[in-house]
Amino acid sequence: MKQKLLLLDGYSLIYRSYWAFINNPVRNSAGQNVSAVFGFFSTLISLLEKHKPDSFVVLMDSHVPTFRHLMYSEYKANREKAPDDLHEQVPVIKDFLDAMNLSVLSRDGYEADDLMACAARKGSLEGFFCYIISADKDLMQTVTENVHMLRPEKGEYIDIGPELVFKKMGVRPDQIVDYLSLVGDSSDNIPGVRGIGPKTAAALLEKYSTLDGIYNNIGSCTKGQVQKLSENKDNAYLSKKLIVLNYDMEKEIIIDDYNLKKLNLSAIIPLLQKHGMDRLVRRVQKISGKSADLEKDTADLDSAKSLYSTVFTLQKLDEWVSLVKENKWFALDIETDNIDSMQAAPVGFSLSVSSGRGCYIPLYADGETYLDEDEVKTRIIDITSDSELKLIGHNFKYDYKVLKKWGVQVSNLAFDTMVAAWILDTAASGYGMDILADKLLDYSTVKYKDIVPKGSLFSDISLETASPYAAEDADITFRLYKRFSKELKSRDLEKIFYDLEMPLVQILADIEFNGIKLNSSALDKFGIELREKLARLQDDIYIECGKEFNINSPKQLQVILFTERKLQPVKKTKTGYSTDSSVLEILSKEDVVPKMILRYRTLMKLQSTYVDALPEYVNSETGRVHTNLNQTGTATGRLSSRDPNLQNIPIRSEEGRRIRSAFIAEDGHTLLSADYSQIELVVLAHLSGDSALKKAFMSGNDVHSETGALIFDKPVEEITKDDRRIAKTINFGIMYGMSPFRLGRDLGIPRARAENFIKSYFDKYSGIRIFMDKVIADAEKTGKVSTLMGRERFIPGINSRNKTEKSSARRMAVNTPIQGSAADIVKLAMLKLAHRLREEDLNSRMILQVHDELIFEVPDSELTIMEKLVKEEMEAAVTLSIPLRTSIETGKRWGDFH
DNA sequence: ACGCTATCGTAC
DNA sequence: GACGTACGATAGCGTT
Repeated sequence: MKQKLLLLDGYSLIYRSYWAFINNPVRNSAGQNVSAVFGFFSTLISLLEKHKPDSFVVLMDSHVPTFRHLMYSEYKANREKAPDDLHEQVPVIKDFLDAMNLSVLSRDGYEADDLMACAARKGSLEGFFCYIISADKDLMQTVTENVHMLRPEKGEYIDIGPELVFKKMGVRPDQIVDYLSLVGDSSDNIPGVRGIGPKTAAALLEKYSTLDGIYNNIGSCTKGQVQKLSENKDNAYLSKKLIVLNYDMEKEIIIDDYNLKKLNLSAIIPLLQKHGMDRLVRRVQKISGKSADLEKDTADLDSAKSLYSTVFTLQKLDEWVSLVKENKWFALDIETDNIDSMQAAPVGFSLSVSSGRGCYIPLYADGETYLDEDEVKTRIIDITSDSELKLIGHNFKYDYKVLKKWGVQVSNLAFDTMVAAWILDTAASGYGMDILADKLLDYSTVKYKDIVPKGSLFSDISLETASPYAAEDADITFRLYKRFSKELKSRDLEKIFYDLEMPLVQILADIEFNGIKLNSSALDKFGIELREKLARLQDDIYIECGKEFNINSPKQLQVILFTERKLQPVKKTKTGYSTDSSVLEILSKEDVVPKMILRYRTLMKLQSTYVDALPEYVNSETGRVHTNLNQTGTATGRLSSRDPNLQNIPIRSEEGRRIRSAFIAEDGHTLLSADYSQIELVVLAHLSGDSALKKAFMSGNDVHSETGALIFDKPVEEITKDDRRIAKTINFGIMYGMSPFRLGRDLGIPRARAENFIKSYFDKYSGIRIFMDKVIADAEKTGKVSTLMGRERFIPGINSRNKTEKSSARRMAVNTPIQGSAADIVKLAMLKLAHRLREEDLNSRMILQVHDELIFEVPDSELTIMEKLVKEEMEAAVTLSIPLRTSIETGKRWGDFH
């Protein structure tokens, strides 16, 4: 094992630390900003802890100009002067480093980068493994097998070796100088070749290997490149001189000086205390104590808390299987090699049958094979298909799909701790195991990203690391189950959980697994049309406006519309004047540009959100799109759909519908769509018991027309299209708690008139007002609202003194029972239908749910029976005080419906 | 370069 | 301030 040498770019870390806390600076008791001090030593301590280096040195830039400044007066001329309160912290940091006896090196006329390059080269020659800790990508030129960079990227340090340099930059470390000579470096004000970006530079260097190589073969470059390269040849070679690091100091550096044996870390404790950094004091105390004692302590602590083991033999595995069978209830978790369950394969399993205990059963780790896949599979089948046993999982829908793909059909899922956490608080901010363990068990878990480096697989990491992590997951799952099962019982949420949501997990997993066939070529064709139309439209807009700008930028559009074209703003957003479609509609009366923008936005939306994105989701094995139906994604009980979202595929416009038409049935199959008619209004009628609304439904006429007849006080036969449109808007608006202001604006009528409509509505449907008042009163008393099947949602702001917050809470309170009960009903229907399909041994598959619509892929031979069966089950899912109607449609393409 | 927020637009 | 529930694209800014 090589000795480790860490080389830290001092100012780089000081600057980063200072700016990291700029909005909320760390201050000492005297009120001085000490962010840089805090950040610097916090990072330093982490580096010592994590990497346990043998040697360490901090390199600092000198204050006198370097040869680079002499060569090029503009060098770093773009840098702003550091603020005073940053400057003042530098001597403090130097004092600290001095006190702890950590080496600091700087040399007049050289930058820290040069010194690090020297020390790294010398260190590696002397047999050290070196880490250069800096954010500066110039330093990638120093990377070799034995010299890596540790570079801060999004809050963590990434270990950059030669392979990662190539992955990130597209060139080898020895080509970095030439690469940056072409691309330039804005942070150092290095010009490069204007017009040559990262892609071109990497491509050219791939072809010609060096900068000289490129200029020697300039004849084979494209015309544009030749021009850019020849015009900027001087700049390129000047850049090269500036970027290449200087090794003059190499012989003066003595690596022995940086040995950490002399380190006296605890010497900074009084200094940290002086600045009130108690957290750092504790961390220093922890690691500067005798390290042997420390290891023993943590080992004791771990074993007191939990007992985790690794299963290396089939005999041990069978012992665990027996334990599972004795206990009945067991937690199972799978580690895989991919975050996408439709592309993942298991690399190991973890089990727990009691709090604080767990095991990890590795198939693959350290890049090696442990237990035999098929032997393990037999045991996994054994415990996941035995209905006597009760499987507990966390987000098990994922594991279920992985297992199904692997050839294991799970049939005894009994408890999902993620779903339970959601049922207990549908409005919480997250249901990940880490968050739950921290919040409810006061336990800090090992984090995946801390043990699996970016770009690696779980099967790559060592078993010593993998095993405790994985076993912990099963353990925590089991502990959460213990806690949640009690709470579900005491809160009377068992029915909705065990009878509705838990059986649904498997159904959703199957829907996702089934996927939908996508006609990608139809989308591609549409994409070409869109691209052409957009290009023409863009040109027209530029001509009309007399200049080019980014049409996609609301900020730039505001300038065009309200400053240059002097149009009257309609409404404000937090940051300026709104340009949303309702505004553009109004402005269209005055000017042609808003109209063009509206059209542009429509086409752009179709292109970017759907046409371009959807084909990327086609699974290469199945050739179908497999969405994720998130069971814990809404506060009301609805599902949500992600990656891709198939619940917002366009339908309202003819062009949009072409997207929907790209979703098609497999050969020999037909799509069947079943849609609850007006389910939310039906639910409202049922929950409120309002006799007029019930009557409107019973009449057999369209419910919006009936509503129109009531509020406009005329026979339903005389209701015009416009009357119906208004009534429909009010019907929906009421359910969402719409204000007269908004209703008036949407309908294009005065606010007072809109207010009259609403008043008239509540006069005629008085039961609805009573119902809503009761829901709000209930919410104020209990802090929550509930649905038909007893699902609950907390409404935090309902007793707020803040008027806006309270109004918003009231709208949620009123809407949730309506939206949530509808969700309950659809979910129940899904359960019944899945059951029927299995029972009747049909080959029709449920492939999507869109809130009030279920979509099936039906073998043509089953079409007739399915039309009848689906309608029957859906309409009979619940019995309400008014009948639930369903409309069924069939076709080869999803876009053919409605 | 990445992540967060704001704005906008699609669905029910 | 002013319509509930979602997801996602793009821009722009702040942080690393």
